[in-house]
Amino acid sequence: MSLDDSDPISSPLQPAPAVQSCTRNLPGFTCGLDATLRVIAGKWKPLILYFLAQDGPTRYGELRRAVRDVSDKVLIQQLKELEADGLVKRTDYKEVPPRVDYSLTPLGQSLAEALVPLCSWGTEHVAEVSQVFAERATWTRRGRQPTG
Amino acid sequence: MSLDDSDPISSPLQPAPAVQSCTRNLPGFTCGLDATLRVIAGKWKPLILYFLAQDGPTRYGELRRAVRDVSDKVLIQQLKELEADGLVKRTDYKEVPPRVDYSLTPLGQSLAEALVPLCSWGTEHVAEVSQVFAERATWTRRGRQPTG
DNA sequence: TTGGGCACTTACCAAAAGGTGCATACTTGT
DNA sequence: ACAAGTATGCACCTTTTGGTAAGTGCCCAA
Repeated sequence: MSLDDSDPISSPLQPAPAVQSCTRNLPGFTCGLDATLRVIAGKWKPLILYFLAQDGPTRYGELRRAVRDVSDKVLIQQLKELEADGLVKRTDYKEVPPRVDYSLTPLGQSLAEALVPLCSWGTEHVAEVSQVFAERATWTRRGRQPTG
Repeated sequence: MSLDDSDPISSPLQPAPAVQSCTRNLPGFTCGLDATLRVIAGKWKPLILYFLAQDGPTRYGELRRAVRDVSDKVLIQQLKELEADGLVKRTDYKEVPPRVDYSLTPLGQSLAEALVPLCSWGTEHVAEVSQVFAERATWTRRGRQPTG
């Protein structure tokens, strides 16, 4: 597949999509992005993948502390889903006290790599993002904004 | 407390993180990815951004049809949030019958570009993803799996 | 003996997110 | 006249998601 945006015949007047056109209508999904989203849906999954990608095999406790503000129940739950989806691998060392660690499968690894640009984007635009959230916090406290 | 799998000098046996280390502990976020996720949290937001990036300014109705299965209420809602967050621009042509279109701001455009790898990932791995979902559908119909 | 850490599990709950359906004001097509 | 399309708003409700708090079995340190 050639990656150049030169379109021989169509109108040169359009805003020139900087994003390559994605295969729409995959079997069951509206597009590739849709498919991906189904897998990483879950408040902490992208973070989990990303941390595992950076830190390599990580024990449960460490992960728990890395992903701040997550509860045991949810962390475990998301890890199980990620495992079921073939993105992470759980290793139980059958020791006592318990010792378990989580790592990425090749598939998980590839997904984590696809998350890199999102992470960079966030880092580059923390300013905008946190400002937006500061503003939201004002009216998102149990009340709609009184006047448009 | 020393975990012999994360020692600065010993153990050259690690999987060699293919993902660059991300700035952890940004002000308010655990990392850049965290920041990004706050902005695109919402079932349809990434899709919206992506479609706008590909199609350029898009009328409400078209968008509605592109993002299949979304309801008016939710679409509108997410568009408003994206607008409030400075990612999309709403243009009301003040015509009758109503004519409005949505487009990306530069910020939104940059985010959309960061979504490209996710879309590619999904496209490349539709097989795995849909298989996983097929399996999930089996036991995710109002009941836990009876026996391991 | 008490307390803590480990890696979970379970029951119970609150909140968020999303969906349905009806309404609007006006136009166009049949 | 009537249905349909346009871009929303609103009330209401269900589903999903996530959080809390407690408990488990085992070991080690104080």
